[in-house]
Amino acid sequence: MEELEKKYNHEEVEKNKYDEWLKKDYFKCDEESAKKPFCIVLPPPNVTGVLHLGHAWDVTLQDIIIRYKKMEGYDTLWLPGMDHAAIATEAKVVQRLKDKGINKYEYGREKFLDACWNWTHEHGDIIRQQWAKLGIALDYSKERFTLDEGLSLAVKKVFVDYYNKGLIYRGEKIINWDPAAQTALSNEEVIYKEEKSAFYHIKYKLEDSDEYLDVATTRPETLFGDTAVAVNELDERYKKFVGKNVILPLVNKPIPVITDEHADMTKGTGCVKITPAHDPNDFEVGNRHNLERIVIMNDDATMNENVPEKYQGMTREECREETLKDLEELGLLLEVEPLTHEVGHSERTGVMVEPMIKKQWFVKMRSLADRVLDTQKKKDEKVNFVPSRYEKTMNHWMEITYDWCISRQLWWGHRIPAWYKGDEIYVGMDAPTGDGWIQDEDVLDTWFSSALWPFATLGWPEQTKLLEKYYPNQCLVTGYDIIPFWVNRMTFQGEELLGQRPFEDCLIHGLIRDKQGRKFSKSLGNGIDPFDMVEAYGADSLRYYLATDVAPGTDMRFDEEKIKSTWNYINKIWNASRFTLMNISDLKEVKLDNLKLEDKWILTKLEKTIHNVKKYMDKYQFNNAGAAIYDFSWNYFCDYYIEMSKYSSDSETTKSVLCYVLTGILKMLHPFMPYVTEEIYQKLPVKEAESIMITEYPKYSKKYIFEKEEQIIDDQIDFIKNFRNIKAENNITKDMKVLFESNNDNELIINMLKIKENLVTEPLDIKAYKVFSKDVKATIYFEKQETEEDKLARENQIKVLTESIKRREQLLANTNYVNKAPANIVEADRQKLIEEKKKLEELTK
RNA sequence: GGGCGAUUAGCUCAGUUGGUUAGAGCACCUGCCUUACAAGCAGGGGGUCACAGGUUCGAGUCCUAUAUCGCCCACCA
Repeated sequence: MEELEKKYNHEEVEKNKYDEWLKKDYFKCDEESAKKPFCIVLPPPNVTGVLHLGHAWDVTLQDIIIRYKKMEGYDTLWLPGMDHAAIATEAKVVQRLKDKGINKYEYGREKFLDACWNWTHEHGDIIRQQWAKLGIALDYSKERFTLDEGLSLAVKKVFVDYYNKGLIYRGEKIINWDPAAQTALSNEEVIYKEEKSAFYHIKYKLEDSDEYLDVATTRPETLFGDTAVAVNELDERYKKFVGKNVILPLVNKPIPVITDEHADMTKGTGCVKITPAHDPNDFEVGNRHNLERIVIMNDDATMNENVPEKYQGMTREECREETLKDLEELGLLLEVEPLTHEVGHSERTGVMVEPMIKKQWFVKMRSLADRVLDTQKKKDEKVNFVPSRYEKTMNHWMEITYDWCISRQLWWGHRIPAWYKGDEIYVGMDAPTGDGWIQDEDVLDTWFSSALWPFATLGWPEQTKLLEKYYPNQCLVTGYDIIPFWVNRMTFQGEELLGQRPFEDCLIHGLIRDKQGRKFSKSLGNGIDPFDMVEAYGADSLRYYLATDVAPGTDMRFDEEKIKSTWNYINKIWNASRFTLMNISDLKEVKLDNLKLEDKWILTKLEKTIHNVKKYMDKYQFNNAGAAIYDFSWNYFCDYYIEMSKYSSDSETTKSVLCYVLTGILKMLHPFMPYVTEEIYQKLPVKEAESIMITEYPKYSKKYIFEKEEQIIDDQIDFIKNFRNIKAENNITKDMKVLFESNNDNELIINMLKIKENLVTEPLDIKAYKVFSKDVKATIYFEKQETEEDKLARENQIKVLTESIKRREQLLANTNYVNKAPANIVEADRQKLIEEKKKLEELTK
């Protein structure tokens, strides 16, 4: 029998195991099997970079679920893949080319896409290696990419079908324009940041008059695009100006004063400049009043030919400064009111988003969103969020959602399947026949394809066996920050296209922050590479830490010390296993008969642990599950059962129990720490399968619940603790004498306390302390005078006890309490009272 | 402006449907090289559960209000 090394060596343990598992096909699903399916699709990481701590957390949770469900008898499928991440990857590749002195446009679309594919393959390989290091049970035979052939087909089909149903349309609207990436963005890709700015009051003079309107704006540079000034119909202040013209400053052109509901009398001065081409509200106003739309910026947010020559070519910031200076000089700047307000920035490039009118493709959201809201009302059809509060995040989004701008002025992505010839549009799976058709240059928002992930990866739109078996998926795991981008969209797409929720459960986790609670960021330089942690402490330590540190749905503050202490725990398990293996090497069969008291006790504790752990696992409460296993394995198995077993180590029963309990611990720990549990499992003399991965998860069985024996040993442990306490507190030395006053079998206690040599059978006439638990009672005799300190401690103890007894007596005298509280609670109080009185009696003797 | 979360030991966090003496890890103090483990063992100290009310026999837990921090959402020109 091979012995374990004295110390746990994570590097040695984790070597080669992943390849072995892969070779044995343990990660593969079996769509032919009659087992119930349990499918999770991996949130595809972007191929832009490598995996960070957040990914490690995300995949660890999923791996725990998958391994647990597999052991529970499900046919599991964990489908991996990656996301082409249109704008993010394109930005990286553009930068890479730029570093080589190559311009994207000069390079050309085809060669650029080749460069993107190269990037994808490079990073894809790195990511796969990282998955392997974490030990996650992905079914690589089902791996997909959001830009592979199948996904491309699915994307096109959705686009074409939606277009034909009127759910996708092309239109001119105000969109969020990213001047750095030079593409349209969706609302979700705009991050609002508070900025110090000002409210500029500008004088708009009335035509042929000395009177003027005070128009306040935060964006003076857009005045060149103004085509009206609006006031409220009910606003008495401006009634006389309505229908007249004001002179647009700097441009010196008349524009009309109109009335519109958008002008709010209570805000600002009540006059609002209308710039239909650069503001969503103004755009609507423009539509209502048929106003001209003047685009005043180029795609890079410099001023274009529609502004006075002087300002042409300036950036918007330069133009603002110049405009204000000129207004000031002309005496047209009335007031500068300081103001902080939220300004939209591009999620990807960080630059200020420019609202601009552009012709783009949109998904019509209302009916799609309503369908989700409807489904969420049905208990058996809804997506169950864990924790449930995150359902609100989705529902709220569904309530307020806008039409989704899906076209992106990029090259890397799904090219829009629309062709134009003059005013004609053709939308179809393939190019139209005939000459002169030109395909739309744009691609789709990357989230358009990932929204199809739960079913397109399973073969949809084909009605495949895979799709039939694994859709809806049983679970999805992701961070709360991804709900608007992804969870919401998968949900409405799944329900619209397949008529069912994409997944039954949606487990949401938080964000990882640094120890001070700050977000990890490049600029702070506080990033942690999870693979440094793997190297230092092993994947098992990192995984257990990530899975058990916080309750579901909450943020985590990264703490390396905790990974270290997990390593210590694994080392503890390692050594407990080492001890066990040393003692059971000749075990041929696990036979749980002729059980002694302590055997029954540990088996009972094990069963109760199994019961709790499964309850927590089923609720995705891995923090609680982990704590329950930890507590059992360390505080019961290691601290007591192993110690007790040393006094009957040649018994077949003891060996069997040791093996049985250790096996149970390993199995429960396996989803959390797959490597070390496999390593130890392989060395067990009796095992049910060639790998722990394919064993059956422990089942709770009443057969091994022995309440009476459990209580007896619990009480003996209670006695042992009291004894040790009194011994330590009073500095009692080894030459003490001990007299047991109860007639129970005290052998276990005597062994555990190592006091065989100290026993006496008659009382002695020297200093003594009483030690007792509920059923055990003994006296310790020792040569020592009670010091003043000891006396004070004893008096204090008496005081505390007396107070406690008094409180409890009052409580039990309260008929309200006795009548209303559950009987077992009241009974427990009565018992405690009896014990306390007994204790007090001993102390005061 | 709405919504959500957090506030528990020095630090990081647990705390099931309310149950009476609130837990863990790390840190701290005391004593141990007891042959599975000193990265360990045994013992110990440390919390008026942010604050103020309320419901209840009983509140860290439920309700109301307040404070501080954080997040999400929202077209305040």
